[in-house]
Amino acid sequence: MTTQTEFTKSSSPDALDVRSALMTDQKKMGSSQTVGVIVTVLAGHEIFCEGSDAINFYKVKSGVVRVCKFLGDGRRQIEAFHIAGEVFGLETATQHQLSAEAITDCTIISYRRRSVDQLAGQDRAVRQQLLQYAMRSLSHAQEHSLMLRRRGAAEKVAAFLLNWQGRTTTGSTVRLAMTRQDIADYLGLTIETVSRSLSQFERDGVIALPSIRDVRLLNNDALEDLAA
Amino acid sequence: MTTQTEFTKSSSPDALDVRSALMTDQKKMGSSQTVGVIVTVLAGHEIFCEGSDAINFYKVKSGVVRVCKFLGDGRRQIEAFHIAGEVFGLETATQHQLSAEAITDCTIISYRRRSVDQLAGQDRAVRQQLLQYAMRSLSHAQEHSLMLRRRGAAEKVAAFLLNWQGRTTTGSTVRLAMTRQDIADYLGLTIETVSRSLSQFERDGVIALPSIRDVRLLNNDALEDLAA
DNA sequence: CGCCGAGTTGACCATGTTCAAGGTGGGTGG
DNA sequence: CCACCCACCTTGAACATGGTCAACTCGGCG
Repeated sequence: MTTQTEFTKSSSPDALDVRSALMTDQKKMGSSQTVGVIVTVLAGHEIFCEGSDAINFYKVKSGVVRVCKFLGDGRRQIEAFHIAGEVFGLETATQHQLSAEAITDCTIISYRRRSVDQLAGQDRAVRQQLLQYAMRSLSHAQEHSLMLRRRGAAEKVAAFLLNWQGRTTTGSTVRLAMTRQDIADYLGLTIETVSRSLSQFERDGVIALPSIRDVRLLNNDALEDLAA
Repeated sequence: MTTQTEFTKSSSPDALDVRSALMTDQKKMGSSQTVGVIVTVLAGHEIFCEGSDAINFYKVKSGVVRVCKFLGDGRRQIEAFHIAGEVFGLETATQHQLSAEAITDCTIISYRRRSVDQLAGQDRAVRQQLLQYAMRSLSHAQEHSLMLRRRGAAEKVAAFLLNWQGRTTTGSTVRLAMTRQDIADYLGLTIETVSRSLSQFERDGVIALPSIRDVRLLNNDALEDLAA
């Protein structure tokens, strides 16, 4: 995990951008404390783990992150896959309830909670953005619950593909950053069932699988019907 | 749904208590706008419904509220049961994503979002409390996801009983405010499966069912083992 | 080439759902 | 006060779906 102070110009259209707020802060306060730093994490490496102190929260700049929980019996529950622009690790408790790992090589911005809280006291935009982040996570978690309650396995996989397509591309070919196991742990299925669903979709001509990590959605309407 | 301006003294140990903040606000601003009002809702009645404008959010003062979503095919997903002191209906979108209904007769405090947002601009405590509420909902939603992923039906029902016990009583007899159908919709099971699980627990001597809505937990350890 | 991790496929099995038939208890009206 | 009703709950039997276990394939890399 290599770190460097964040100083590049942001291309994010996001309202907050805590970094710019930071600059204001530094000017105003004359403080030299760093609010956000850019961090590079290689694929498969941990960003934070369950139980560790929740000193920071994070925003993905590039790459894909999975946030997950390890159950007692060795199973794993994936709470979310995060892509560029999304915030994760924001928690009320002093310790993280979940773990986060890089699925691909990632660059992420690491924000110091305490510093951001200070900023929030002065800057209305920072404040609103923070709440916005929390609400977005909440919204996602609720949608995830709905997903887990879906009846069929096919229904879940179809909904996942559509969701991922909507978030990562405007085209019809979706690049899956994650393994089948990751998808299974996210949907509450086994790897075999995910595999079978995808194979079935392919047989039905609803998708094509040009390579193991690429899915071409040939018939979104059919998928949407499945996802009900 | 009868309403009255909230003027009673709060017994809640909660940090915020938006009401008192309101008073400060009114003094400071000379505003006559009402931030929170007490509302009484009879059992079975709706508090807000999916798609309606999210003008207010709410805090339970007494009674039990269910927050749920109706799926296309007539099924229903219950996202949470809320008891005294808990906040619900706090959302980022302009419209509610979920519905809320009173399970028992309830008194709830209804807060006007816009007014609270204004307050948050001035009052640090209000601000922190708002974020706290959002985070608590987030935390609950994540736990609910975990619950839905549990393997067995017995596991889910046991976990539910223990959780409800922990929140509503210090004793061993739990009063269920909700129907079996509610429990089923919360756990992602059918009413029959919930019923069978309870019957099984009773046969195993883990619980007693003195009446249909009362459950006496005879062996918490056994339940905790089941809930794994 | 052979290994290894990831993915696929098949057969069997366990679990929860579905459908259908009672049971129970609290409230209402005769 | 009793009988009836209705919503809620329980129970049983057949069935469907996804989990489990095991064998096999595929593709990349030393």
